[in-house]
Amino acid sequence: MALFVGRYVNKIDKKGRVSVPKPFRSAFAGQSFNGLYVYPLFKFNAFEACDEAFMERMSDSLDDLPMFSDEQDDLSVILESTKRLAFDPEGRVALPKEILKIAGITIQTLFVGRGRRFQIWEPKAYEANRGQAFERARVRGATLQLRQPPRREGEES
Amino acid sequence: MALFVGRYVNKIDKKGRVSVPKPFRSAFAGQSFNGLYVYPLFKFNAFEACDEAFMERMSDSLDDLPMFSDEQDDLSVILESTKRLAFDPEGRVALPKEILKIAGITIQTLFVGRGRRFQIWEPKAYEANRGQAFERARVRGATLQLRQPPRREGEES
DNA sequence: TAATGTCCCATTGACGCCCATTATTACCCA
DNA sequence: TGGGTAATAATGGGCGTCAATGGGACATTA
Repeated sequence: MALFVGRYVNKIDKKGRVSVPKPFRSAFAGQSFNGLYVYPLFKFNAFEACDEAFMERMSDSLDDLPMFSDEQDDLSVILESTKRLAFDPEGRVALPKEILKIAGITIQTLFVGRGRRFQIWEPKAYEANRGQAFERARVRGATLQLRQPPRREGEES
Repeated sequence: MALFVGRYVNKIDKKGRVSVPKPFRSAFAGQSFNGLYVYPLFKFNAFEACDEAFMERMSDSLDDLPMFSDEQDDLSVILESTKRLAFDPEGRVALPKEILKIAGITIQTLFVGRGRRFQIWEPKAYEANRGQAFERARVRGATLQLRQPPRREGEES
């Protein structure tokens, strides 16, 4: 599976279309639906996009919670707010007006790789937030526990 | 398997018919019965719809409860209340008067994607009951524990 | 015969498809 | 190593198609 890394800025045209960066696009090949899934972020006026497999994983995780429970109902708002954006033959998607408005996107869109997902920002809004995150991580002395690497064939256990 | 995501508003015509959003409809292809299953929700004056596979899963889950128990009896009311709505050639369904009345639906119907199933609301009723779900989740800092990703063949990481 | 429910056809408006053009990057060769 | 050229990606806009909608024709049943 492809990883989303790096940042790309592309233009929005009058129809609200924007090219998804080529390196990101290839990760969506072979889906039953030729496009991406976009949902709002709780913490920022920005959006996150993922592929079908990830969205199904989120849906199944929600179904692990008891049906009809308040917890499931509240978290389901992500699915309710998710939009499916289809690629056109050139690899563009049309960002709905609602998304443009909430994110404050007018002429440019910033794509930010996040591994299995990527985010969609208005460039300046991202700049303002990125500095803060970096500073928080520095001050806190943030660390990350890595998973065990997967065992490969022919390798000693 | 198809996922139901996003919200769609469609009109009800004089005959009580409403178009099921195209992205939702396609999930019902290949069923033995060309239509959807609708059942009432306990907590809201709204309805939930699903496909045949999910209905079978619910039925099986009910059978996991102790036979003859009050719990099973109570929840089985869902199956008793479930209605099958057939698609017409244009992909519309006729919502029974009872459903229109309970949900308060008159001129518009809101379809709300929930992953493996979707809900049917009167738009304003949804706003009143669920509109603040996102804000609640944001304030609470809601998090979701994801399932372990499925291992795919030939995948390195 | 009225009431109900399918099916069929017409309309319209949004959006997906196609083609043209520009911009970027990659590649080649002097 | 620089410039030129070809390939790829991004952008812009016209137009046809399809989803949503409305209403009539016909069958079915009470």
